[in-house]
Amino acid sequence: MPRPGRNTYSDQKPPYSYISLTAMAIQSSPEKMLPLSEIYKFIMDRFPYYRENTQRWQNSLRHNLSFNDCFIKIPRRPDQPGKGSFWALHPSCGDMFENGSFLRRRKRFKVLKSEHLAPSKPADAAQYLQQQAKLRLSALAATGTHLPQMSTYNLGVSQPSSFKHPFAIENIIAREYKMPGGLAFSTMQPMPAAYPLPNQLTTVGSSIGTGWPHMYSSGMIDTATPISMASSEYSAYGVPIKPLCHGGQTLPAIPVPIKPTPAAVPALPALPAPIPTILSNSPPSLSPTSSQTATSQSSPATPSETLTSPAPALHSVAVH
DNA sequence: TAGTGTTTATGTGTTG
DNA sequence: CAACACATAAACACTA
Repeated sequence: MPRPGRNTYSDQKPPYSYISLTAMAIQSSPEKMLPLSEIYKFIMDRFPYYRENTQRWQNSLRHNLSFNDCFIKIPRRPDQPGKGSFWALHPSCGDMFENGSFLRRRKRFKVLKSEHLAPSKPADAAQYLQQQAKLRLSALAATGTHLPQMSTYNLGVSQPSSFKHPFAIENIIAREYKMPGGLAFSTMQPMPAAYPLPNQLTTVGSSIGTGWPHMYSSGMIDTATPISMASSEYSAYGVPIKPLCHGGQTLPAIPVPIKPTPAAVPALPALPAPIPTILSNSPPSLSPTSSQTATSQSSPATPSETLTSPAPALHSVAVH
Protein backbone atom coordinates (compact mmCIF):
# COMPACT_ATOMS: atom_id res chain seq x y z
CA MET A 1 0.00 0.00 0.00
CA PRO A 2 1.70 3.11 -1.16
CA ARG A 3 1.66 5.75 1.44
CA PRO A 4 1.49 9.33 0.64
CA GLY A 5 5.02 10.42 0.86
CA ARG A 6 6.97 13.51 0.38
CA ASN A 7 7.33 13.22 -3.30
CA THR A 8 4.90 13.85 -5.99
CA TYR A 9 2.00 11.50 -6.26
CA SER A 10 1.52 11.97 -9.89
CA ASP A 11 2.60 8.48 -10.65
CA GLN A 12 1.87 6.92 -7.37
CA LYS A 13 -1.02 4.76 -6.61
CA PRO A 14 -3.91 6.67 -5.18
CA PRO A 15 -5.09 5.50 -1.81
CA TYR A 16 -8.42 4.48 -3.14
CA SER A 17 -9.66 1.01 -3.68
CA TYR A 18 -11.00 -0.05 -7.01
CA ILE A 19 -14.41 0.05 -5.50
CA SER A 20 -13.89 3.63 -4.57
CA LEU A 21 -12.52 4.57 -7.92
CA THR A 22 -15.35 2.90 -9.66
CA ALA A 23 -17.87 4.55 -7.45
CA MET A 24 -16.27 7.89 -8.17
CA ALA A 25 -16.51 7.32 -11.86
CA ILE A 26 -20.10 6.28 -11.71
CA GLN A 27 -21.04 9.12 -9.47
CA SER A 28 -19.35 11.57 -11.71
CA SER A 29 -21.54 10.74 -14.59
CA PRO A 30 -24.71 12.72 -15.03
CA GLU A 31 -26.72 9.58 -15.28
CA LYS A 32 -24.99 7.85 -12.45
CA MET A 33 -24.08 4.95 -14.58
CA LEU A 34 -21.24 4.19 -16.92
CA PRO A 35 -20.04 1.49 -19.23
CA LEU A 36 -16.87 -0.22 -18.27
CA SER A 37 -14.85 1.61 -20.84
CA GLU A 38 -15.93 4.93 -19.42
CA ILE A 39 -14.99 3.86 -15.97
CA TYR A 40 -11.57 3.01 -17.25
CA LYS A 41 -11.35 6.34 -18.92
CA PHE A 42 -12.40 8.23 -15.87
CA ILE A 43 -9.77 6.58 -13.76
CA MET A 44 -7.01 6.98 -16.28
CA ASP A 45 -7.90 10.58 -16.86
CA ARG A 46 -7.73 11.44 -13.25
CA PHE A 47 -5.07 9.16 -11.94
CA PRO A 48 -1.93 8.94 -13.99
CA TYR A 49 -0.91 5.90 -12.06
CA TYR A 50 -3.57 3.94 -13.82
CA ARG A 51 -2.32 4.75 -17.24
CA GLU A 52 0.09 1.95 -16.93
CA ASN A 53 -0.36 -1.74 -16.44
CA THR A 54 -3.86 -1.37 -17.68
CA GLN A 55 -4.42 -5.07 -18.09
CA ARG A 56 -3.61 -5.59 -14.49
CA TRP A 57 -5.79 -3.09 -12.79
CA GLN A 58 -8.58 -3.32 -15.26
CA ASN A 59 -8.87 -6.97 -14.58
CA SER A 60 -9.03 -6.20 -10.90
CA LEU A 61 -11.59 -3.57 -11.48
CA ARG A 62 -13.78 -5.91 -13.46
CA HIS A 63 -13.43 -8.41 -10.73
CA ASN A 64 -14.66 -5.86 -8.28
CA LEU A 65 -17.59 -4.91 -10.39
CA SER A 66 -18.77 -8.45 -10.58
CA PHE A 67 -17.84 -9.46 -7.11
CA ASN A 68 -19.27 -6.59 -5.16
CA ASP A 69 -22.96 -6.26 -4.72
CA CYS A 70 -22.64 -2.56 -4.53
CA PHE A 71 -22.36 -2.43 -8.27
CA ILE A 72 -25.29 -3.28 -10.39
CA LYS A 73 -25.31 -3.98 -14.04
CA ILE A 74 -27.75 -2.11 -16.17
CA PRO A 75 -28.43 -3.48 -19.60
CA ARG A 76 -28.08 -1.18 -22.53
CA ARG A 77 -31.19 -0.03 -24.15
CA PRO A 78 -31.63 -0.81 -27.83
CA ASP A 79 -30.92 2.78 -28.62
CA GLN A 80 -27.63 2.62 -26.78
CA PRO A 81 -25.67 0.12 -28.77
CA GLY A 82 -22.26 -0.82 -27.62
CA LYS A 83 -20.32 -3.41 -25.81
CA GLY A 84 -21.04 -4.39 -22.30
CA SER A 85 -23.56 -3.05 -19.89
CA PHE A 86 -23.75 0.06 -17.86
CA TRP A 87 -22.66 -0.09 -14.29
CA ALA A 88 -24.31 1.78 -11.51
CA LEU A 89 -24.12 1.91 -7.79
CA HIS A 90 -26.60 -0.04 -5.84
CA PRO A 91 -29.14 2.28 -4.28
CA SER A 92 -28.40 0.95 -0.86
CA CYS A 93 -24.69 1.10 -0.93
CA GLY A 94 -24.38 4.64 0.17
CA ASP A 95 -23.03 3.95 3.57
CA MET A 96 -20.27 1.70 2.41
CA PHE A 97 -17.72 4.31 3.08
CA GLU A 98 -17.49 5.58 6.53
CA ASN A 99 -17.95 9.29 6.74
CA GLY A 100 -17.84 9.40 3.06
CA SER A 101 -14.25 8.45 3.04
CA PHE A 102 -13.33 6.47 0.03
CA LEU A 103 -10.23 5.09 1.53
CA ARG A 104 -11.61 2.01 3.03
CA ARG A 105 -15.09 0.78 3.59
CA ARG A 106 -16.16 -0.04 7.05
CA LYS A 107 -17.82 -3.10 5.78
CA ARG A 108 -18.56 -4.79 2.58
CA PHE A 109 -21.82 -3.97 1.00
CA LYS A 110 -23.94 -7.03 0.61
CA VAL A 111 -27.34 -7.39 -0.87
CA LEU A 112 -29.58 -9.37 1.33
CA LYS A 113 -30.92 -12.48 -0.22
CA SER A 114 -34.29 -12.15 1.39
CA GLU A 115 -35.04 -8.74 0.12
CA HIS A 116 -38.73 -8.51 0.40
CA LEU A 117 -38.65 -4.91 -0.54
CA ALA A 118 -37.38 -5.37 -3.98
CA PRO A 119 -39.21 -7.05 -6.75
CA SER A 120 -37.67 -10.26 -7.88
CA LYS A 121 -37.97 -9.75 -11.57
CA PRO A 122 -35.64 -7.27 -13.18
CA ALA A 123 -38.46 -5.74 -15.10
CA ASP A 124 -40.33 -5.14 -11.91
CA ALA A 125 -37.26 -3.89 -10.25
CA ALA A 126 -36.75 -1.41 -12.99
CA GLN A 127 -40.18 -0.04 -12.53
CA TYR A 128 -39.80 -0.07 -8.84
CA LEU A 129 -36.56 1.83 -8.89
CA GLN A 130 -37.86 4.38 -11.26
CA GLN A 131 -40.94 4.84 -9.25
CA GLN A 132 -38.99 5.23 -6.07
CA ALA A 133 -36.61 7.64 -7.64
CA LYS A 134 -39.38 9.73 -9.04
CA LEU A 135 -41.20 9.79 -5.79
CA ARG A 136 -38.09 10.76 -4.04
CA LEU A 137 -37.20 13.47 -6.42
CA SER A 138 -40.62 14.91 -6.58
CA ALA A 139 -40.78 14.90 -2.85
CA LEU A 140 -37.55 16.77 -2.70
CA ALA A 141 -38.72 19.20 -5.25
CA ALA A 142 -41.94 19.71 -3.43
CA THR A 143 -40.29 20.51 -0.17
CA GLY A 144 -37.91 22.79 -1.91
CA THR A 145 -35.27 21.27 0.20
CA HIS A 146 -31.82 22.40 -0.49
CA LEU A 147 -30.13 19.20 0.14
CA PRO A 148 -26.72 19.12 1.58
CA GLN A 149 -24.64 19.43 -1.44
CA MET A 150 -22.90 16.34 -2.50
CA SER A 151 -23.63 14.51 0.61
CA THR A 152 -23.81 11.24 -1.10
CA TYR A 153 -21.51 9.45 1.18
CA ASN A 154 -21.63 11.72 4.05
CA LEU A 155 -22.81 9.38 6.67
CA GLY A 156 -21.08 10.87 9.57
CA VAL A 157 -23.06 10.21 12.63
CA SER A 158 -21.99 13.19 14.53
CA GLN A 159 -21.20 15.46 11.71
CA PRO A 160 -23.17 18.24 10.31
CA SER A 161 -24.76 17.11 7.15
CA SER A 162 -22.87 19.70 5.28
CA PHE A 163 -19.57 18.24 6.14
CA LYS A 164 -17.81 16.67 3.26
CA HIS A 165 -15.16 14.21 4.00
CA PRO A 166 -11.95 15.00 2.23
CA PHE A 167 -12.00 11.63 0.66
CA ALA A 168 -15.62 11.78 -0.17
CA ILE A 169 -16.46 11.29 -3.73
CA GLU A 170 -17.70 14.78 -4.12
CA ASN A 171 -14.40 16.16 -3.19
CA ILE A 172 -12.52 13.75 -5.26
CA ILE A 173 -14.32 14.20 -8.47
CA ALA A 174 -15.54 17.70 -8.11
CA ARG A 175 -12.82 19.15 -10.19
CA GLU A 176 -15.27 21.34 -11.87
CA TYR A 177 -16.88 22.38 -8.75
CA LYS A 178 -17.11 26.08 -8.69
CA MET A 179 -17.67 28.19 -5.74
CA PRO A 180 -20.46 30.61 -5.97
CA GLY A 181 -18.04 33.40 -5.50
CA GLY A 182 -15.64 32.03 -8.02
CA LEU A 183 -13.06 31.50 -5.37
CA ALA A 184 -10.22 29.34 -6.31
CA PHE A 185 -7.33 27.75 -4.60
CA SER A 186 -5.27 27.22 -7.62
CA THR A 187 -2.73 29.56 -6.23
CA MET A 188 -2.53 27.64 -3.11
CA GLN A 189 0.71 26.57 -1.63
CA PRO A 190 1.80 23.34 -3.06
CA MET A 191 1.37 20.56 -0.64
CA PRO A 192 3.37 17.77 -2.09
CA ALA A 193 3.46 15.85 1.09
CA ALA A 194 -0.16 15.60 1.78
CA TYR A 195 -3.33 14.41 0.28
CA PRO A 196 -5.87 17.01 -0.32
CA LEU A 197 -6.74 18.87 2.69
CA PRO A 198 -10.32 19.15 3.53
CA ASN A 199 -10.54 22.80 3.07
CA GLN A 200 -8.95 22.68 -0.28
CA LEU A 201 -11.07 19.92 -1.48
CA THR A 202 -14.27 21.01 -0.10
CA THR A 203 -13.82 24.46 -1.24
CA VAL A 204 -12.86 24.23 -4.79
CA GLY A 205 -12.57 21.21 -6.91
CA SER A 206 -10.36 22.88 -9.36
CA SER A 207 -7.77 23.21 -6.72
CA ILE A 208 -7.36 19.54 -6.49
CA GLY A 209 -4.74 19.60 -9.09
CA THR A 210 -2.40 21.50 -6.93
CA GLY A 211 -3.21 19.97 -3.65
CA TRP A 212 -3.67 16.55 -4.95
CA PRO A 213 -0.70 15.42 -6.84
CA HIS A 214 -1.82 11.96 -7.69
CA MET A 215 -4.75 13.30 -9.53
CA TYR A 216 -4.31 14.67 -12.92
CA SER A 217 -5.68 18.07 -13.33
CA SER A 218 -5.01 19.29 -16.76
CA GLY A 219 -7.83 20.72 -18.69
CA MET A 220 -7.98 17.96 -21.17
CA ILE A 221 -9.70 15.66 -18.84
CA ASP A 222 -12.77 17.65 -18.65
CA THR A 223 -13.65 16.92 -22.15
CA ALA A 224 -13.82 13.29 -21.44
CA THR A 225 -16.22 13.23 -18.60
CA PRO A 226 -18.23 16.27 -17.99
CA ILE A 227 -18.94 16.38 -14.36
CA SER A 228 -22.02 17.96 -13.12
CA MET A 229 -21.29 17.66 -9.51
CA ALA A 230 -21.47 21.30 -8.94
CA SER A 231 -24.79 21.65 -10.51
CA SER A 232 -27.91 21.75 -8.53
CA GLU A 233 -28.86 18.65 -10.30
CA TYR A 234 -26.31 16.76 -8.40
CA SER A 235 -27.60 17.98 -5.16
CA ALA A 236 -30.78 16.26 -5.94
CA TYR A 237 -29.53 13.15 -7.55
CA GLY A 238 -26.53 12.84 -5.44
CA VAL A 239 -28.50 12.33 -2.35
CA PRO A 240 -29.08 8.69 -2.30
CA ILE A 241 -32.06 6.89 -1.08
CA LYS A 242 -30.93 4.49 1.49
CA PRO A 243 -34.16 2.75 2.25
CA LEU A 244 -34.66 2.17 -1.38
CA CYS A 245 -34.98 -1.32 -2.56
CA HIS A 246 -32.10 -3.67 -2.67
CA GLY A 247 -31.13 -5.79 -5.54
CA GLY A 248 -32.59 -3.62 -8.16
CA GLN A 249 -31.21 -4.86 -11.37
CA THR A 250 -32.70 -2.52 -13.75
CA LEU A 251 -32.77 -0.01 -16.39
CA PRO A 252 -33.52 3.23 -14.78
CA ALA A 253 -34.61 5.85 -17.18
CA ILE A 254 -33.68 8.37 -14.61
CA PRO A 255 -30.72 8.14 -12.36
CA VAL A 256 -31.48 6.50 -9.13
CA PRO A 257 -30.29 8.35 -6.12
CA ILE A 258 -27.71 6.46 -4.29
CA LYS A 259 -28.24 7.25 -0.75
CA PRO A 260 -30.63 9.13 1.41
CA THR A 261 -29.85 12.14 3.39
CA PRO A 262 -28.97 10.76 6.73
CA ALA A 263 -32.03 11.61 8.69
CA ALA A 264 -30.33 10.80 11.91
CA VAL A 265 -27.69 13.36 11.32
CA PRO A 266 -28.31 16.29 13.54
CA ALA A 267 -28.75 19.47 11.67
CA LEU A 268 -25.78 21.17 13.11
CA PRO A 269 -24.32 24.26 11.67
CA ALA A 270 -21.28 23.78 9.58
CA LEU A 271 -18.31 23.21 11.73
CA PRO A 272 -14.80 23.76 10.63
CA ALA A 273 -13.54 21.66 13.43
CA PRO A 274 -14.19 18.14 12.24
CA ILE A 275 -12.17 18.42 9.14
CA PRO A 276 -8.73 18.95 10.46
CA THR A 277 -9.53 16.30 12.93
CA ILE A 278 -9.79 13.79 10.25
CA LEU A 279 -6.31 14.07 9.08
CA SER A 280 -4.98 14.56 12.47
CA ASN A 281 -4.82 11.77 14.93
CA SER A 282 -7.62 12.76 17.16
CA PRO A 283 -10.92 11.32 16.17
CA PRO A 284 -13.31 13.06 18.48
CA SER A 285 -16.45 13.46 16.56
CA LEU A 286 -15.56 11.21 13.79
CA SER A 287 -15.58 7.54 13.64
CA PRO A 288 -12.29 5.95 14.52
CA THR A 289 -12.38 3.97 11.38
CA SER A 290 -12.49 6.90 9.16
CA SER A 291 -10.00 9.03 10.85
CA GLN A 292 -7.72 6.19 11.40
CA THR A 293 -7.85 5.22 7.85
CA ALA A 294 -7.27 8.65 6.63
CA THR A 295 -4.37 9.23 8.86
CA SER A 296 -2.79 5.90 8.40
CA GLN A 297 -2.79 6.30 4.70
CA SER A 298 -1.62 9.79 4.58
CA SER A 299 0.75 9.68 7.42
CA PRO A 300 3.40 12.01 6.17
CA ALA A 301 0.87 14.72 5.98
CA THR A 302 1.36 16.78 8.98
CA PRO A 303 -1.80 17.77 10.72
CA SER A 304 -0.43 21.17 11.21
CA GLU A 305 -0.58 21.70 7.54
CA THR A 306 -4.22 21.03 7.52
CA LEU A 307 -4.75 23.35 10.38
CA THR A 308 -2.89 26.18 8.91
CA SER A 309 -5.17 26.31 5.97
CA PRO A 310 -8.15 28.55 5.91
CA ALA A 311 -10.49 26.01 7.28
CA PRO A 312 -13.48 28.20 7.92
CA ALA A 313 -13.93 28.91 4.30
CA LEU A 314 -14.63 25.42 3.57
CA HIS A 315 -17.87 24.80 5.23
CA SER A 316 -19.63 27.90 4.47
CA VAL A 317 -18.92 26.98 0.96
CA ALA A 318 -19.80 23.39 1.28
CA VAL A 319 -23.22 24.17 2.50
CA HIS A 320 -24.14 26.22 -0.44
C1' DT B 1 -10.92 -11.21 -31.69
C1' DA B 2 -10.94 -7.82 -28.24
C1' DG B 3 -13.64 -6.38 -24.76
C1' DT B 4 -16.62 -7.67 -21.20
C1' DG B 5 -18.20 -10.29 -17.24
C1' DT B 6 -17.86 -14.17 -13.77
C1' DT B 7 -15.58 -16.96 -10.74
C1' DT B 8 -11.93 -18.98 -7.97
C1' DA B 9 -7.74 -18.66 -5.58
C1' DT B 10 -4.26 -16.55 -2.95
C1' DG B 11 -1.71 -13.06 -0.54
C1' DT B 12 -1.47 -8.70 2.21
C1' DG B 13 -2.99 -5.37 5.34
C1' DT B 14 -6.52 -3.74 8.69
C1' DT B 15 -9.93 -4.16 12.18
C1' DG B 16 -12.28 -5.74 16.27
C1' DC C 1 -5.69 -13.76 16.21
C1' DA C 2 -9.75 -14.42 13.42
C1' DA C 3 -12.43 -12.05 10.33
C1' DC C 4 -12.64 -8.87 7.08
C1' DA C 5 -11.42 -5.70 3.10
C1' DC C 6 -8.75 -5.35 -0.62
C1' DA C 7 -5.40 -6.44 -4.53
C1' DT C 8 -3.93 -9.41 -7.87
C1' DA C 9 -3.83 -13.25 -11.01
C1' DA C 10 -5.89 -16.34 -13.88
C1' DA C 11 -9.18 -19.28 -16.23
C1' DC C 12 -13.16 -19.27 -18.66
C1' DA C 13 -17.61 -17.88 -21.03
C1' DC C 14 -20.01 -14.65 -23.61
C1' DT C 15 -20.69 -11.21 -27.26
C1' DA C 16 -20.43 -7.09 -30.37
